[in-house]
Order: sequence, then structure tokens, then C-alpha cells
Amino acid sequence: MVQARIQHDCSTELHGADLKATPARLAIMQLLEKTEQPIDVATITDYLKATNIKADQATVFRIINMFTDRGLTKQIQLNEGKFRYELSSKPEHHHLICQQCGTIEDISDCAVGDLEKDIEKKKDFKIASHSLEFYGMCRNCQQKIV
Amino acid sequence: MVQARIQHDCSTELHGADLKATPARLAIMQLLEKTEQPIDVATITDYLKATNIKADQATVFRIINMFTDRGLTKQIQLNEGKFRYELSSKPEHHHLICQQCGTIEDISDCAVGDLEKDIEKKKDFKIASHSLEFYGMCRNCQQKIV
DNA sequence: TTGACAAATGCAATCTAGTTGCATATAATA
DNA sequence: TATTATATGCAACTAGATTGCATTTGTCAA
Repeated sequence: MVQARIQHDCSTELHGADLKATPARLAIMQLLEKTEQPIDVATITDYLKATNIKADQATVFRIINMFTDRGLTKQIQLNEGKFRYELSSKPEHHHLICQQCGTIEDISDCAVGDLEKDIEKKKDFKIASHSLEFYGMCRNCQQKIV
Repeated sequence: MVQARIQHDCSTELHGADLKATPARLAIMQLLEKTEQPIDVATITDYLKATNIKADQATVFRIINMFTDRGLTKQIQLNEGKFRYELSSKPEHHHLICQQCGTIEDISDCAVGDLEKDIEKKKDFKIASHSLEFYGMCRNCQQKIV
């Protein structure tokens, strides 16, 4: 029996979220799956154009909002004046944003959980989610400067 | 000698930042000083209108950007698709945003410093700043629900 | 396999947040 | 109080995002 590494077809996930599997949606899911960094709508639009899937910008916004509503994606902001999106199935993580080159790196082993417990107790505030981003300079850019 | 509690005149701060003390700027500084929560441009505009200080929206944006450039204010985002501003002279803190009533509470004694050191070591990423927000439900809203 | 229908899309108009160029007004300084 | 760099008003503009409506298309049942 031949075992091939097949590009994962996302229609199951879409159907699971009660969404029809249209070409644009499938392509956007695949882009999200293969992209390391959280992406903005312009990136999605460019990608669709490059893969000859025509989709109006209104459609792209509608799709990504729908994804976010259904919990497939998470919307984040990095002080740019626009939103970025990433799969919410990604394990809990935070972002290191290099202010020099713009690279966004994930960091996973960050002990915010302890902070949360502390805050819930002290402030009597029920935390549903949090966002934590670090801005600075990545290893690469540090070396270039020196 | 009479000791009166006088509304602080912010012209010194403005001059310190090499900015002329115009009515709009003074008013915005005062608003920022007396407001607990980070505020958006619409809030500033309304306030100016209410205090009969006429200022075009372009002016308000220019002022608040100027403040941020000169380090008087900090620009933050709370996943709303717009910016909010707060005095950067405020002691280091983070925000608890109630998703029910929209109240934004500050939290000051939060040990992110330790996380930072950890990350700088592990990831070789030089951190310049960070943003940390917690979304959830405040005490008040929790009680209303019950 | 096909037909029906809810759901999705395209298109164009619209909205909000934010920016810019330029002429005029004004705070600071001498 | 005259000068001048700086700030503002106004109007036009940009980018990101949303919406109404007519048309198209996935999906599912027959």
C-alpha cells in the first residue's frame, strides 16, 4: 500500500463549522495552514490572485470573519492599524515581533497561565482570553547591527 | 498661605517636549490626565466639543501622533480596529477588558519582567516593549449574570 | 444524476479611521 | 509688538473594512 504525503483537504473542517467548501475558503484555509506568521487580508488576496482563484475583497473579509466567528481562526492586532489572522487550532503561543525586519516569531513556552490565576484571584476578573506580544529585535537583525 | 488644589497646567510638559502649548493640546493633556482608561480619538473629539475647544479631526490626529512620537503618550490596540491612547508617564501596567460592559481596568503588579528575561535568553530576541491584555468579565458583570 | 434551495459571491456603494497638502492663524521669542 | 517657526482648518484622499442586492454555486435529498 502506497503511503503518500497528500496536501490536506480542509473541506472536513469547513463542513464541521457548518460552512460550504468553496474554492476561496479552501485556499484560504490552506494558506493559513502553511503560513508561519499571522497574515493580513492583503496577503490572502495576493495569494488567491497568484493561485488564480478569483475572490473579491468583500468575500475575503466575509470569509475570514466567518472563520473567526466559527472559531476556526483568531484575529490579532500588532499595532499596525489592521487585523491579522491565524488558525486557532495552533497551540497556545505568543508573538515576538521584530521592529527591524517585521518577522513574527512564535513563542510557546510562556508562563502566562500563572499570571492569569493570580489576576483572577486578586482582581476578581474572569479571564476568557489574553493577548501578549513582545516587540524588539530578532537575532538576525541584532547581528546585522553589530 | 492658602493651599488650593489647582488643576495642573500641562504647558510645562508640552514645552518640555518642544511643543507649543495650544488650547487643543492643553485640553487633550488634561483629558488624558483625568481619564482612567485609554481613550480613542472620538472620545477626545467629543470632549473638545463639550468644552468648546474647536479642533478639526485632522488636528486631533496630528496632536495625538505628535504626543506619541515625543513619548508623552502610548498607543495601544484592544482588537477594536482603532487606536487608544494613554499617558506614558503612567506606571507600567496592563489592561483587563470586560467584554460585557467594555470597562478597561488597569493591573499593575504583573510579573511580565520575569517572562521577558526568560524569552531574551531562550530566543535571543532583544525585547524593547510588550503589550499584554486580558479579556473577560469584570466583577460587576459577573454578579449581574448570576 | 439532477433539481431545489440555502448559502456564498461579485459588484458597487458606503463607512470609519487615519493622513496629507496647502493656505491661514497663532504661540513663543527677541 | 513684530517676527517666525509651528500649529491649525479645511478639504481631499487613502486604507481597511462593511453592506445591500442580484446572481451564482455547493450541498443534499429525491
